Formats: sequence, C-alpha cells, structure tokens
Amino acid sequence: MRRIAPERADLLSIIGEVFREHGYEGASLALIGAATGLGKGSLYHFFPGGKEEMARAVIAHIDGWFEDNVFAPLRDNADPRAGIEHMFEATDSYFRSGRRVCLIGAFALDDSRDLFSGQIRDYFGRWITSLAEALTRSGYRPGEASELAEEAVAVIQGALTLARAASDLDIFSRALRRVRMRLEPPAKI
Amino acid sequence: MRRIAPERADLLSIIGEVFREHGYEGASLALIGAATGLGKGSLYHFFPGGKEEMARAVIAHIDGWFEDNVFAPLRDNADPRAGIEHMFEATDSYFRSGRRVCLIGAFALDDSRDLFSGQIRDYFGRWITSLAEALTRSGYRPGEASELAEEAVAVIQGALTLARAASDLDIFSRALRRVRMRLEPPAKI
DNA sequence: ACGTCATTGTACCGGTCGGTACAATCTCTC
DNA sequence: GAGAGATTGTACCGACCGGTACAATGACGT
Repeated sequence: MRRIAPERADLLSIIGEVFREHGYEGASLALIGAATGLGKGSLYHFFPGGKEEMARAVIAHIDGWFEDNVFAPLRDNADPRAGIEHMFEATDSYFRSGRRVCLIGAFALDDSRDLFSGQIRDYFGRWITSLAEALTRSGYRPGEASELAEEAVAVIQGALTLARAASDLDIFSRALRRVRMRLEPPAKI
Repeated sequence: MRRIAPERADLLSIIGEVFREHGYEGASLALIGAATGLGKGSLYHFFPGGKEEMARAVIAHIDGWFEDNVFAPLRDNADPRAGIEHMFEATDSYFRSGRRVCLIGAFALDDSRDLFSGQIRDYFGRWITSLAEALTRSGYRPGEASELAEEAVAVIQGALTLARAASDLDIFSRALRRVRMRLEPPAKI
C-alpha cells in the first residue's frame, strides 16, 4: 500500500509515458505540459526540482510498481516457480507485449544516465537478485541462478530494443516464451 | 574494401563516439565541434545535411563495420561454427567488453528512432538473419536457428544495457560467454 | 603568380530549452 | 464571507539549440 495521492500517481504515469516516448532530453516541459494539461506553474508547484525531480519521481514510481508486482512476489512467494511465473505475466503485461519500451533501460543508455545512475543500478540490481533468489530456492546452485537471472533480465531488455527496432512485437513475445521455458526446469545436476 | 577517405572514416568514428555518449539529441553541434576540432563551417561543409546527415553517415559507418567483420563472416565462412566464433570475438572487441554501448540500439529507443528507423531495422535484421543462416548451416532447424539468433542478439543488446546500468562490465562478458556456449552445440534432435 | 576550389572561422538567425517571478484564482476552513 | 493556503496562467529570463551566410584563408595545378 503506497500513500501516494491517486492524482499524483496518474500524473506520474502520464509524465512517465512522455519520458518513455521521448527520452529524458526529448521530453520537453512543453510536451509534458501538453500531455498532462498542466502549465509550468502547476508542474513546478508539484515538482519544485523541475524536470530532474519529475524524472526521479517517475523512476521511483515505476520502481515501486516492479517492487510490488515483480520483485516482492519473486522473494515472498512460498513457491518460487509461482513467483517466477508471476514475474513473466507481470512483465508481459507491463511492457504491453513489446509495445512499450523500458524507460529505465532507455535512461541507462541515455545522456541522463549519470543523473539517475543510483536509481537505475538499484532497479536492475533488485530485479536480478530477487530473480536469482527465487531460482536458488527452486533448485539452482546460487552461482548458476545468478547467471541465469542476469541473462533473463538481459534478454527482456534486449528483446524490447529489438522489438522496437524491428517494429515487430512478436520478437518480445518469442523471447519471453523462450526464457520462461529455460527457467522452468529446476537444476538438473 | 571501402573507398572512404581515411580522414572521413576517422571523422565518423569521432562523431560516432559523441552520439554514442550523448544520444542523438544530446550530441550538440558544440560537442561534436569540440570533439572533432572542427567548426560549424567545416562540419556543414562535409555534412551539408547537418546533424541528421552526420547521424546517418555514422550509422552507415558502423553498419559497414559490422557487415565486414560480423555479418559477412557469418554468411561466407565455409565453417559456420568458425563464423559464429568470429562474431563473438568481433562483438566483444567492438563493444570493448561492455565498456561501449550500442549506438544503434540506443537510437532504437531514442526519440530519433523515427528518423533512422530504416537503417536501424536493417542493421538488426541483417545481424539476426546472417546469424540464423550460420546456425542453420551448423545443423539447427531453420525455425530454431531463427529464434536462437534473435535471442543471441537480444542478449547482447540487453547485456550492454545492464553492464552500463550496473557499471559492471563483467555482466557483458558473462552474457557473451553464456550465449556463445549455447550456440556451440549443433542441433541435438 | 595566378585562378580555382576546398576548407575554415565567425557572426548571426529564429526558435526552443529549462527555469523563475508573480499576480490571479480557486478551495476550503472557520 | 473573510482569510489562508493551494493551485494556476502568463510573461519573461539567459542560455543554448540547429542552421545559414559569407568573407577570409588555404592548397594546389597551371
């Protein structure tokens, strides 16, 4: 349960889509204003720190969604396989089967990476470690689990890039299906 | 053998690094001028089309390097396994083991994607199809080869993102090693 | 030495950027 | 309905953006 006023959550979603679509530098205050229907007065009222604070809040908002819908289930579900399954469903749903791109991944490549490096590192780090933990519980050796988790997150990120590059959403679905299959069998040693 | 004057190739490399480091929008003419030591007069003399032509030329330059050092070997090497091995070595070398990011991948996520969508689609498309062709020749069924190729390129792209996000170059090396191992065995049907 | 053409530095353009200032308005409490 | 605080529109700022114009300089064949 997050104590964010619903209006603010909606606002962050809208601003997030602008950042997602145009990148940090490309998301001008004019675009953000047009998308939200708010003028600069309002935007700077809600985000006194300006564009940088907006981006930070948007990243935190996305991070919170993944924490609630992906990372926590991976860590907390008594059945690690169910947690992993949940991750794939949430991931496919979040990225709209490849229609959406990963804003945090885009920021990691962007010029903006230095501004948000802590948040970015944290997001991917927690994704990988929580997935690795679930894989370990499901029977993989810790080292193997860690590498598999890294690879799975990399495939997801890369597939989003390729799907966007090729304008072919199926690339993402195929990649998700393949990596899901690979993670399914418990360690066969 | 490409008939580009060496100075122009060097120029494209330098400009490419600016785009790679700052993205399309972030790479201002001031930055490009500082990196190359050329003023606007010279830049617009060599690239009358301005920044967009520079980016197009840079993408074509990178695409040419991959064509010569990755795609062609994949297609032409009589031993497909050797071609694939060559791809991994060239890829690790090009991306400096994760120190460098994929400019074309970054452009695919960027706001600039619409400007260069044809070139971007072509680059990734040829990478995937030439790798799939080599995998087919090495014994995989065409469908499986195609999916494997897609996945391999996705892992490479995603690992570059993660390596940058985590400031941990080893992520890229590990990913490359894993996917190399996966592609090695011929189809075991 | 000349003419030619490639190359360059510099000044300038209109437009947009992120950000600030501030007065007007809205909303809610007492 | 008075007052207070939250919210908003608008005008404005200096800086920088990509791009253009053009005169000065350079290199070079003749």
